[in-house]
Amino acid sequence: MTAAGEGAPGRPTDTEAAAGRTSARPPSMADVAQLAGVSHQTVSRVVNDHPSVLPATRERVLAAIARLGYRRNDAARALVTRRSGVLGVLTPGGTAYGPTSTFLALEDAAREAGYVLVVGTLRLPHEDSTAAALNRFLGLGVEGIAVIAPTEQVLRVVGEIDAPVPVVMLSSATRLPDRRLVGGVAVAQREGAAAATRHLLAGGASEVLHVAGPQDWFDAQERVRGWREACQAAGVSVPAPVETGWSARDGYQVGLRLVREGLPPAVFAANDQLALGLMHAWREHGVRVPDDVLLVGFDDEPGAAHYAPPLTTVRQDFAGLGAAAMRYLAEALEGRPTRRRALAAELVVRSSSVRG
Amino acid sequence: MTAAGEGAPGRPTDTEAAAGRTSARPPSMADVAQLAGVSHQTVSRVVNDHPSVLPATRERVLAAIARLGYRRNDAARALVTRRSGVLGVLTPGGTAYGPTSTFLALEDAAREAGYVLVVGTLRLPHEDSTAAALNRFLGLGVEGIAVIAPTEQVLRVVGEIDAPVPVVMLSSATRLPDRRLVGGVAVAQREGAAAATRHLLAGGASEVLHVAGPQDWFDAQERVRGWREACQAAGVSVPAPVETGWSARDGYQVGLRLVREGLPPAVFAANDQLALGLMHAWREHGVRVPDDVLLVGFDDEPGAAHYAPPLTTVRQDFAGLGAAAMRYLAEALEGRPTRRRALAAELVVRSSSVRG
DNA sequence: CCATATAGTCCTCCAAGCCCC
DNA sequence: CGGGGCTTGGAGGACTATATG
Repeated sequence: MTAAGEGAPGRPTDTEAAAGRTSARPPSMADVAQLAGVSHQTVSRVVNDHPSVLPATRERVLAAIARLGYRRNDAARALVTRRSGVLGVLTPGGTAYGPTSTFLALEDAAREAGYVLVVGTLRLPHEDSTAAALNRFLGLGVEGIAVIAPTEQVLRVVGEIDAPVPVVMLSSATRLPDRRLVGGVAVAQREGAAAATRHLLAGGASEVLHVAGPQDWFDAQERVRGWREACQAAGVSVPAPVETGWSARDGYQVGLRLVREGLPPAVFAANDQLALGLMHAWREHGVRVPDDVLLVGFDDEPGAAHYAPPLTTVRQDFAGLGAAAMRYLAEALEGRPTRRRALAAELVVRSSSVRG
Repeated sequence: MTAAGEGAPGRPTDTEAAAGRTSARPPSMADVAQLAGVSHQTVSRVVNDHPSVLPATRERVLAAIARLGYRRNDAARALVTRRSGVLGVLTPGGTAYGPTSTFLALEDAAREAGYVLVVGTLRLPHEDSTAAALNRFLGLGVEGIAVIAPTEQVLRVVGEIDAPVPVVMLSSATRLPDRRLVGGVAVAQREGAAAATRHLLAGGASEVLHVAGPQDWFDAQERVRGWREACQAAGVSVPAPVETGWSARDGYQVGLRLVREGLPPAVFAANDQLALGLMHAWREHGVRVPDDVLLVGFDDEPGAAHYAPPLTTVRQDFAGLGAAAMRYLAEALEGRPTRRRALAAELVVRSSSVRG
């Protein structure tokens, strides 16, 4: 059993032989037109599903297309229509669950809408890589750009480049640069963080410590805000948040420090990886979750339900986020008025925050 | 502090005003030429860094370019050069660590080489989405295609489409379709799996059970092979592998079953998520790792060092994989002979497989 | 109603032109 | 006067849009 080569009996070979493909130049519309005995314009009509083509003619053209293995040259098409059918996506260059699933959702929605995505990842230092990626996108003729979950720096660069196409930010940036075409789509980070905090307080915690993500990330900022507001609303004291990175290793180190310096009754971690690291450090020192500390994370990444113990967390609607971003871009491309959108975040309660 | 709008004092506005940009049509080479008082050909030379342009002329042209905010139209360029500078990537549509980091590495290497990546994700049923993505890529004029970690189905479709550009498979497909331009780059899955198995046997296990991934995935197949070969080489019995999905949930269910039906002395899980699920199920039933069962995973995903207990696993060189794939494509594009490449997999020993 | 011809999109390649010594 | 360095003009390239038969 050879994996391929027999599935479609003889077809590829037929095609090649019949067309006498020289492998030098791919067939053009003119080639198809000649073979079908029509003008290239008619071929164009058939390819683009225009109405006014006789069924018989259409058939002949389609046959010729199949025979030659013709494929429309999108570069030439883009040249004249000024529509490339390509959207650019700027995404942070990491394997984090959030950006990854947002990207996937975006790709899904884009394909649905007939677009293809080109990707640029953001590397440090953000400034250079962002500008470079943006320029490549623009040269390629992207019709719009989506920027996933960025930081202050990225936002600034996007503002400076002054892209002649719509740009949508998928993040909780609260202060968008005042440019016509830059808008935002976000998950309600603040509400999610507040819900997590309230849940911990309702569970009997007299105080909630926040282990925060890097504060140049908008999402991290918003989670701090939501947590603080919930604490204040409940009238409990607001301990200084512990700022760190996004990784489990960062969480582990903070966990060790808390063991040394004293454990709070409850911790709200800025993401699930941080929570994972915290639990690891605590486990090593006999601190039990939820018995000794209540814990909530953020993201609901795939493994979260299987951590030790299963982690209470905030689920974000990444698919909805991607779809909303595409809608935003679609509106902007059609010249309709755009508006910011926010998506719900949902608290998922598991064992890490519930005693008993 | 408004995040942007002040960083580059006045520049964007100057540009727009001076150029009197109508916002109707982006400036073309001809516009630049006229403003600089040279022919469009000279502008082209400047843009492409050709040698024979007087420094003075070059300056004038550059000034005109800056003034107009000119950007080369890659569609027109692609039309004549037959080089789009775009590569297509087909990737499974999930958030799994492996494909994600491979993709990132690919993007990195591609950018380094001056290429941009367009993405298509594979959805079920693979056949349709693969063919659709491939056709979009080809229409766009991609110069090469990389396919990440696919299944039998994907491989078959790629073979049928008969892409007129080089295709590289990033996976352990052992039986590649016999077409000139399809080659492979792979991590040594089999060796990694064998190393994991030997490690478990050396740790005192009389037998190693394999919890396998979906067998239409090449990587899953290879891990089974490596495990089986190591068992046979050691002269221990080879229990039937337990085939399941890739997720922690799948692992959890298998874990429960093993508790009911009897635990083996050691388990080699096809990836870290499966191992996570196994540990969860076992923990619920008082089964201790590594005291009661030894466990090894595969991937070394970010959280693995912080699981309970920290997970012994096989680290794959995803970055190397991406770079190797790009080298492969580069060779094929330049007409040099290509050759398959394999990258090392490294066993990372942590607590889950070491007693005491 | 259907099909054709012609113009136009923006760029790169090729051949030829200019100038200066 | 002929040859190098610099520059120019014109011919595609594959397609769509706008008249025109």
